[in-house]
Amino acid sequence: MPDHDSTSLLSRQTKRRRVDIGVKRTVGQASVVFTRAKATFLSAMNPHGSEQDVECSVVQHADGEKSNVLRKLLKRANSYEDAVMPFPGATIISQLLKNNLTKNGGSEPNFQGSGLSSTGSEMQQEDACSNSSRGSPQECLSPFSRPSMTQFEMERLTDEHLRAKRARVENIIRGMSHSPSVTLRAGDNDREGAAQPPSPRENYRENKRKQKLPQQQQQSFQQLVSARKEQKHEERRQLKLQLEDMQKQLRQLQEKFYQIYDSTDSENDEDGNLSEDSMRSDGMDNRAHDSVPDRSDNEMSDLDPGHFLDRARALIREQSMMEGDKPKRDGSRGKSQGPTSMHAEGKQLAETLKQELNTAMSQVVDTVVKVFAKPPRPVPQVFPPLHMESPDRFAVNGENPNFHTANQRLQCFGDVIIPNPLDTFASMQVPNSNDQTEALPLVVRKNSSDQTGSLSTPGGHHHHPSLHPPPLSSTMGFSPPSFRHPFPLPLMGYPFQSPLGAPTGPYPGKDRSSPESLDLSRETTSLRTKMSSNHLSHHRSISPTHPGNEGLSLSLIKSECGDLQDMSDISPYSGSTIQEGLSPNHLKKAKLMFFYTRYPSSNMLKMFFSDVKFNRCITSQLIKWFSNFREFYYIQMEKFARQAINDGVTGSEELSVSRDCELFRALNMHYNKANDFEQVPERFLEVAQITLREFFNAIVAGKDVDPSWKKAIYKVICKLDSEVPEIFKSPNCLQELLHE
DNA sequence: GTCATTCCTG
DNA sequence: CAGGAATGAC
Repeated sequence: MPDHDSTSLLSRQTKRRRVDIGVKRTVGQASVVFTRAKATFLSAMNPHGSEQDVECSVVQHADGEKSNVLRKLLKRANSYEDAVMPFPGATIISQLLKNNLTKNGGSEPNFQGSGLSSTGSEMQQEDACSNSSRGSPQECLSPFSRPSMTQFEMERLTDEHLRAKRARVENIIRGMSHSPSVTLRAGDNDREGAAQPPSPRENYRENKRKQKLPQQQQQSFQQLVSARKEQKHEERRQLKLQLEDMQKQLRQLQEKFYQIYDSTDSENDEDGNLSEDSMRSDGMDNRAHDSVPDRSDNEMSDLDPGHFLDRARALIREQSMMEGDKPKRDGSRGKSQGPTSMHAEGKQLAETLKQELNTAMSQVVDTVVKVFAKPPRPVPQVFPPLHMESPDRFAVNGENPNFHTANQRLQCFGDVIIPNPLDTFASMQVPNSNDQTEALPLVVRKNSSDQTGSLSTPGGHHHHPSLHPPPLSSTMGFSPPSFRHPFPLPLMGYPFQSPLGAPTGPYPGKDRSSPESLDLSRETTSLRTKMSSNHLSHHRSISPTHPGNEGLSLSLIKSECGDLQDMSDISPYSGSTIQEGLSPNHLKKAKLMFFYTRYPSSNMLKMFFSDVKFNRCITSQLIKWFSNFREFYYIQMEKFARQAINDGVTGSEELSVSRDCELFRALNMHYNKANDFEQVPERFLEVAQITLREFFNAIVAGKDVDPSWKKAIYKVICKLDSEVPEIFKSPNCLQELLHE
């Protein structure tokens, strides 16, 4: 048997030889004749994404001055200080807990002292607001049933603690030892005061116990002390957990309130023509002042749990009454149905929002951590570094919360944000879109993750990401599906699929959560496009392109696209807002299409990627993709053919390609990595088998000595394309293909 | 010249 | 997967 060592033969060709000699470059078009009937133009897509039906948005408002107490609470609950503030403070919950803590002997003095004993009332306010939202809102219980349950829980826990503790202490005392810090204050229900050092009475008790200590047992006493220390640690842990739980609950309570405010306000919005922010804030303030006319913001510091809950209930009642009294201006609207439905609705909304926020937050945090962990790539010109954790930035002193209003965010985010989808669509319909020489995309390759860092740095430096995701989505009126990605833009490295093409969002749940999708995104988020100057104009009105990104972009522009008149138009951000570039989903789609066609013509590609604005670069890229697909395909074929030969296969008839054979698995892994496309056509297997046999026969026949021996095979294979299902013409085909 | 394609490289 | 060179067809 001749030497068919695959590696040597595969890597042999030092000299480049064309194997496509004689293969007309119209082979693709020819294949169209074979494979496709006259195609209908699907240029008229459903351009309108889903309606902007986000009514209940969790927005922070900038109207600080007249804000009522509750609003401040709620606002701050979402603020960034959540993340940066030192752990425990004087939350309302911690006030609730105070009792418990003191009963437990103030096992962590600092804990209490950090907030409650703080002399500055501002500090207390701040803590009360910021720390209350630290917990992650996992469970969603009615905030109104929660507090009582909370108290009950606390009492129960306290009792358990005390019983256990008493038992231990008594045991110890009975033996010989004691713990200097353990106190017995079972009956102590005092609520006054904040951090209380152990009372003299306790010290006295302890001293008394100490005196009982037999001197011979000093050593074992030491051991016991350490044991007690561990117990204390355990107790502390439990207390912390408890506290966190409380904070969670309080946060839920706050969110609930916010929901209620929001839903009523959004009703107002529907009727009125005021902007969200102004409307909401005005209505909110009026109402709040009506209900709590005499309580100023500064009184927050002495708002104890009881007051808080009372006020909460009062507010809810008031809301309900207002709902009931409100004349039904619009009978068809089924929203003003009274407190119960509103309650349930709000609950559900809160639930949904919380889930969204949770996901969003964690993702954003992960991303940001990743991003900031990497040294920013040196760019010719960057914004001066801002200290994002600068205390004053987030200092809360009443009126102005530390973040920007939605509009501010819009402005500051500049290119990073998604422009108004309608604008985007409008720009896509610009008639001169066939002016290809101007509308050249920027195909940027993401070589390494540090590029991600540099991309996101500008945005990240100016705004802490945690400030953005929910407000960004909600204030901009994205439909919930689009909202799926909390930080859909460059920071996440996702080119945003157009609202036109994918109203349901580029990353549906399954896609997003599956490792494959993450992988895919990571691998292929390199696609960035540049918008033509025509289309960029209105983006530029929002914000000039980031100078810092220009160097980055320029260095990565494909040379072919170098005939741009104005390089300053290049923005890696704006390009991702519209289908002027190919997204990872497009790549995925192309790969799936490969199961049907190996040699798609450019016309074909245009039809099947109708949601992409085609130009030279896009076309080339798509063609290149398929070229790469073929490359991989043929390499696999050759490899397996040689392998078969080496394995002693004598006739090509012995070769077959089935769904569970190794060859197919390799191919499937490449084109359908997550295996979420379960409809790999039988025809593909046939073609693969034919290809394999062709390779096998050619190699066996020794044709591979001819540098262009593959040409014949290519000629055969290019005729075997089959028709790509119509569904692939739909921009949403991925969702439809992968989720049914 | 432009384009499509393959091959090679990173 | 993209960039780039080589190649041949148009």
